[in-house]
Amino acid sequence: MGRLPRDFFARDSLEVAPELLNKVIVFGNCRGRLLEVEAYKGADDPGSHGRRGMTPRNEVMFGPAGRLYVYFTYGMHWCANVVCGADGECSAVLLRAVTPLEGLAEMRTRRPAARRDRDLCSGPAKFTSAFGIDGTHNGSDLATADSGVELFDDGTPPPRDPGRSTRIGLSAGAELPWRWYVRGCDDLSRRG
DNA sequence: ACCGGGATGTTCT
DNA sequence: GAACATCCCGGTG
Repeated sequence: MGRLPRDFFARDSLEVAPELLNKVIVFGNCRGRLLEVEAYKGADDPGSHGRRGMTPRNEVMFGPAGRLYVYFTYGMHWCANVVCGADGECSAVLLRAVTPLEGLAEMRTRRPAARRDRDLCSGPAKFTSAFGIDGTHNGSDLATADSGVELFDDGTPPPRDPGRSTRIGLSAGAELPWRWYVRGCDDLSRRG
């Protein structure tokens, strides 16, 4: 129970990812439960931003665990990762979908295109947009909540038998089964 | 339901 | 200059 400590994140991203399912993310008035995640690594992961080593964009991925790596993509979208592993190692988990719990009215004003509540956070860039998370949060620390973004364990355990699949939207590294999700939810980024 | 294309601009080759 | 860890809209069946 309570805010997730740094030690929770300071492990292999393949280990952390499925345990993030059902954890609660909070920012401002918005609160939601993590439903879908993907693990990324470094040089050994052809689908990772870190595959060719450190650059100005991805340097947070190489830093201490528990920080947020937020990047801009397709000219208009932000995506958020939780940094994992040891300091100096490239490792992170992409937060791909959330079930909205609180702050839905605020989410709707930020995401007028969402027709139904389950469309508010059913994708990595939908979720950041709904919560108001963007590049100003890159590098912020979840363990101290220095930017206001926090991850909580509210006592709901991760699924005993989570759904698992290949990662979404990649050209290289698409064959690795590093995506996990809560089965049976209708607000995943895709049908589970 | 499923598919195709356009939006939009940063990052790295 | 190409690629991009995406989303939305409008077509068709």
